[in-house]
Amino acid sequence: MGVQRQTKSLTGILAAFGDSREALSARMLLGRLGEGVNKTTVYRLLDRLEEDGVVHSFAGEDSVKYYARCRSCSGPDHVHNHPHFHCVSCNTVRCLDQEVELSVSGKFKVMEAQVLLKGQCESCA
Amino acid sequence: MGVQRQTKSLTGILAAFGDSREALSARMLLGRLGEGVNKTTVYRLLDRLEEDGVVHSFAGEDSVKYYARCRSCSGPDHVHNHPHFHCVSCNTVRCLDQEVELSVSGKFKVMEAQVLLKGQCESCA
DNA sequence: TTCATTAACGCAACCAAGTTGCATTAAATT
DNA sequence: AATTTAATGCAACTTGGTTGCGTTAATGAA
Repeated sequence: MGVQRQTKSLTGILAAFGDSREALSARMLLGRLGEGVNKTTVYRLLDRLEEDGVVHSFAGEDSVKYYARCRSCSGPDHVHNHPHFHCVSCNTVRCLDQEVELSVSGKFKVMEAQVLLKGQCESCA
Repeated sequence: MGVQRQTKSLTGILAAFGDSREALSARMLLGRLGEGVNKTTVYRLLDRLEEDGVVHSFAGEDSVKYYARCRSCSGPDHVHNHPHFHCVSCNTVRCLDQEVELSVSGKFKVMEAQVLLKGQCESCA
């Protein structure tokens, strides 16, 4: 079981994500939350929220873990095969809506695909 | 300019990669090379080799940087848009040959795509 | 073959990301 | 209001990776 109590840190983190599709690292979250929240708490909350399927995570280009709220994906055991887009201009990372489809030689049994795109987002292009 | 001298550490690292398509982390390399090589040296050599286009790197699922020798990709300024496959059974990571093709909404200018597949490889499936 | 140049190395110390143990605090339930 | 225990904060730690600096050794010239 993941999150069980309504705490200040929890609402803070959820508020930081807001209703955007932006993906945030623990460090970014800590920056946005200010002095109010401890880093251990942030890491633990993100773990629990991921367990609950409220957020999902992936490794960014910089080998840092990014978290984003689950939107198009939902349910307790859902998969996140949508791409993530890293804009090199505004340096943000976010989820894209469309699902990715890719075929690989039949010898491999693919269970999950993680796609990280790099380029310029709509506002920066 | 990247690598300029033929040293023991350099030949050791290249030998560790061998002619396989396996991707290795710095830690894995250090393990294979034994006491002979210092970790700082490994990190620096990998940087130089990447600069030279001899190896390429990507973030693995565990948010650790993996390096693999460039095979299908070559030239001083080449792109690595082949997928990487992480086998959950034998726990190895490797490059796949086929190029990935995926289309994204025209609003985004995609410059690079990194695909990380998770599943079972040919020998484990 | 020896010598000079400087790329490459090893070490220690450091930074950043993430984790763990434990004592304390505060939601939720009675 | 009292109780239970999820959640927190702190300190200490682990792992991945980097930096500064003095030393070593690959390479090219004499």
